[in-house]
Amino acid sequence: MLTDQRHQLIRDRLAAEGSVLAGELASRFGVSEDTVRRDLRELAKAGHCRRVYGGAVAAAPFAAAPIGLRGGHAVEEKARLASTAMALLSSGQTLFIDGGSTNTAIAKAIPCDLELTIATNSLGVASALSDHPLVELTVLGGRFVRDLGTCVGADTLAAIAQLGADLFFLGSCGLDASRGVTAFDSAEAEVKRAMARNSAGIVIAVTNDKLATAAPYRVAGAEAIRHLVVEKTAPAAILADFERQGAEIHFA
Amino acid sequence: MLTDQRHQLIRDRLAAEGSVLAGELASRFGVSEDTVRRDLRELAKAGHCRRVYGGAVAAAPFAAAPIGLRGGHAVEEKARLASTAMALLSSGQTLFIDGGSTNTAIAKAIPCDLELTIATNSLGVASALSDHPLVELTVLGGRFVRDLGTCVGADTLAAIAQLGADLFFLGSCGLDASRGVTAFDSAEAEVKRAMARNSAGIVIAVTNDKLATAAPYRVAGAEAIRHLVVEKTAPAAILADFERQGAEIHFA
DNA sequence: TTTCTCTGTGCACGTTCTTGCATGTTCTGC
DNA sequence: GCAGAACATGCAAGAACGTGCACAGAGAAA
Repeated sequence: MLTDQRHQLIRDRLAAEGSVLAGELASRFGVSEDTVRRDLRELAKAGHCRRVYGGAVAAAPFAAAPIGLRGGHAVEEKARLASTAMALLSSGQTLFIDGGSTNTAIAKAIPCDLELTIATNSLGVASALSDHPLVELTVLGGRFVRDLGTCVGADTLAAIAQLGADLFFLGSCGLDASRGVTAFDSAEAEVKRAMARNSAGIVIAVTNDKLATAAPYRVAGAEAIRHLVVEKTAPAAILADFERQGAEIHFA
Repeated sequence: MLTDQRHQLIRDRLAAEGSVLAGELASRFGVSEDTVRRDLRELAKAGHCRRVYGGAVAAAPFAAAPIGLRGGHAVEEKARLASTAMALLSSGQTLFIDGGSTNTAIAKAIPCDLELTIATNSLGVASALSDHPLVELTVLGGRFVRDLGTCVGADTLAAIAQLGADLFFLGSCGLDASRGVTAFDSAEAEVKRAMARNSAGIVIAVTNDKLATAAPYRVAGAEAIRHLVVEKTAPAAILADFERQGAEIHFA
């Protein structure tokens, strides 16, 4: 990757989100943090950003976070989950990624040197991937649901039906060993079911607050989960239930 | 292979991807890296690209816009155009909005109290509208084109075919009274044509630099334009041609 | 045809740039 | 104040670079 490209991508991200983290950029670009720090120093010198401890913030005219990315809750935990989930990826894979702030964090963490084919119905995920040169991105359109930041409906289902994926990153609303994966919205659950049907494996990354909770609409049974990415502090008893049903546990 | 051919191929590549790597070009052309470096040096001298360590990036106007959601160029002018275009909107309308930074500016300018139904294949437009409570938003999915920030392809066309709109905000690449509206990309032009077909009226908002220019792919004739939103400083002679063909001119 | 010139190309050389690591310093949260 | 993270700096390895030079092929002149 060209130094210049890196600089441009950093500026894009600054414009889009107002701030960047050195460590996150390093893993995304596949370079050392030193290199990123050097980049940030130069950009700051050129007036494109202001250097702060841990990263940099946009210089002056930063409008507002454009998308429903303001999943301000538990940002660091989600970034850690995302970084752990990267171990499941390798070049050549095809992925479904649906909505949710954890999945957006995962999309942001995907390194630039992975060649992937990704289909998503989430605007946040699509935006996060829109600058990945090696990712072939398919947007699964449909009726946009504001609260979820995703597309649902017949069009979305039809588009999913034409695709198949190796892994499905399922943004879970509720996760319970007996009730399985559940969602708050009927149409959303239907989309998730369609993605699950057309995927070889399901990956779920959740923060502790989602564990042992359930929402009204059932998406899949716990036995359908292939990989479960959780925080280090997740209760062992709960995890054991999932493990018994075949899930592989990954600690962030 | 002729030197001239190589130069042309490099320029094509720069236009398509925004940047090139010396090593990659060398192996592609079957020449030494020295030769490629010489080529790049010459192209840079002629102003066709900017030389950077490891390769080259497209010259000024393009380098500022390879990534979809970037709108750095002529921001204020576009905001003025957008604000003027608002006069064309009223509650209850259905709109198509396609890609381009001017259209993103228009989407951002849409007031929150308008009740609209909007379909777009642009990620930037969708993001701008994602927090509008009264806008019913349909995302027209498909293959995401990084340089345009929009979705194109069969899925996009199929989704458009199911919809109809009162107005189509057409992001124009080139606009000429005799050659009509033109686009740089074949698939993009096809999507624009489909939207135009299913709309009662076409709205085009352009900065002066787009006037009297043309791109390879034809989208629609000038007579198809219902509303043309231009800067106050737009050349009167050019506007007269459009007016003769039925366009209503709006000055920002 | 032969010879000459000119241009484009590849190679060799020394130089410059980028990058990651090691070092010591500064900052932040507890 | 302390531990750990983030930082700046210096350094070394490797990649990319520019330059000079030799060689090959095309075209012009003899």
